[in-house]
Parts: sequence; structure tokens; C-alpha cells
Amino acid sequence: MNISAAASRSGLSTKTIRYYEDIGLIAPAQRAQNGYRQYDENSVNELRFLAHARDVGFDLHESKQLLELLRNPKRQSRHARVLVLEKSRQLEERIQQLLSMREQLMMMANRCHGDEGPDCAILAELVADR
Amino acid sequence: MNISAAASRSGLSTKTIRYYEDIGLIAPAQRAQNGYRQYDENSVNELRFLAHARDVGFDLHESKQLLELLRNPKRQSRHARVLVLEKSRQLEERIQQLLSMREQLMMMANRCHGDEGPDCAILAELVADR
DNA sequence: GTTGACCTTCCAGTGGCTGTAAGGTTTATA
DNA sequence: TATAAACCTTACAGCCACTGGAAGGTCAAC
Repeated sequence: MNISAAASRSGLSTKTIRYYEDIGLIAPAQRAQNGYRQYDENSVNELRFLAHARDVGFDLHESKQLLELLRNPKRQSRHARVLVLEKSRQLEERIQQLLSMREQLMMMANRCHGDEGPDCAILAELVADR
Repeated sequence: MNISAAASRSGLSTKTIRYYEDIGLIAPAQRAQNGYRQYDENSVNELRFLAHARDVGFDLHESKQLLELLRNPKRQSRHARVLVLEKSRQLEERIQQLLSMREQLMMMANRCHGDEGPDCAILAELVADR
């Protein structure tokens, strides 16, 4: 299978697949006689795995750790679980940050007339020393 | 006032202040005879404004738009309000994404034994075609 | 034989900084 | 007065995770 088939089956772009190979996240693909990269079901599985890991918030370094667990038949499932719980905690932290930012924005918007005049609580609050 | 004083008063780093000048977000600072950048209260206000705008989620392009409103005495407060409400909507969207990611992670963690064995629902779900 | 859809490599750009190097200036201390 | 430290300057590289584009090779259909 050529790279574009691997891309559509895995959910990654061809650019991203080549990039993952460049940075050593996946092994260099086999090559056909014409130099085209060739992918089998197993490599597509790994690519899809990476796409899903990224989708739920893992960065490439963490995704690589997970991939190494997937590849290792002697793995311990608790290692994967630790990574997932830690990522979940990080997401929770980020969510709280975003909620707080959103709340600040709503408070500013509520205090701003939002009319044709220049008086604006939003601008005043952003410029204020806190 | 030198750049490090402006930095500590505004909440930006000296690096960031120079960077904002480089990209034209703020006007080039006045220079003392020795070539050092000089800042007055007004420029510190603008820097702090930018720091706060970034803190609540605006990117540099949006922060610049807000800064231009701040500088313009003929501004209409509704323009600021529109930007704030739109950013709030974007944050809400991002929060929903993160919540969904977190939920997926929790579901995977719940299904994973997290023991010394290799069987792992997390890895199985990440590799699965969906 | 030519069009168009693939594929290849390589380089540059994105955003928002941060780190580092190599130097100049100022201030405090010995 | 020497020197050390704490400033300041510019310039360039690196971070993350791609994405876009150029310039060219290959393949299938008409």
C-alpha cells in the first residue's frame, strides 16, 4: 500500500507520516522498486494508534512511549494506565484554566456597554494594574 | 525606566518585550544615550494590557486589534465587546474538546486493569479502527 | 504522447516565545 | 583603581507539530 492509502486508513496526512518517519517516531518504511514507501496492516495500525493518541491529547514524546508499550509484548498495563491518568490530570488543569479565562471574559463583557461610545470596561480592565 | 523595570511592572519578560517590538506589535522604544531602551508609564500600560490580553486567551493578532482600540479615542466599545464574546465562544469550544478528550481517557483507564500483565484496554482502543 | 494523479526530497514558514553567544555599559564592592 | 556583578545590546538557533511549496520522478488512463 502506498503512502496515501496508509494516510486515509490511519487518519494522518501523508505529510505527517513522512514527518513521523523523519523524526524517528516510526521505523523507515519499506520501499518499492520505484522508491515509493510501502505500508502493511501493521504499520497502518501503528499510524492509527499515533493518530488516536494525539487526538486524546498526548504529545509526540508521550505517544512514542505508548507506541513502545504497544510494541512490547512484555509490557505492564499499569504503565499505560499511569500515562493516561497523568494526561487526564493535565487536561483537567488546562480545562480549569480555560474556564477561568472564559469567566474573566464574560465578566468584562457584562460590564461593557458595547455601544458606539469609547467608554469600555473591557479595555479599562485589561490596562489596569492588578 | 529600563527594560527590566518595564518587564517587572508589566508582567512580560524582557525577551518578550523586545520580541513584541521586533514584530511591530508595539512601537520601537525610545533609546537612552547608551542605546538602552527607555519606557514611560504609558508604554508600561500598553505592555501590561498585552500581557492581560494574552492571559485571557487572545493571540497576538487579536491583542494588537484590542491595543489599537485602546489607542483610538474614537473607538466604539462594541468592537471590543465583539472580540471578547467571540473569544469566549472559542474558549467554550476548546473546553468542550478537552472535556471530551478527558472523558475518553477516563473510559480507557477504567477499562484497563493497570496491573503487571500486558493486556491493556487503553492500547487496544488506541489501535482500534473507529 | 500527454494529461493528471501519484510519489520523492528539500527548504521555509507558522506562533510565541526562549536560550545562548558575544559583546558593551553601569554600578557596587574590595 | 581594579574587578566583579548585573545590567543592556544584537543576532541567531531551537522548540512543537506540522503545513506549504518548489522541483522533479513515476504511473495509469485515454
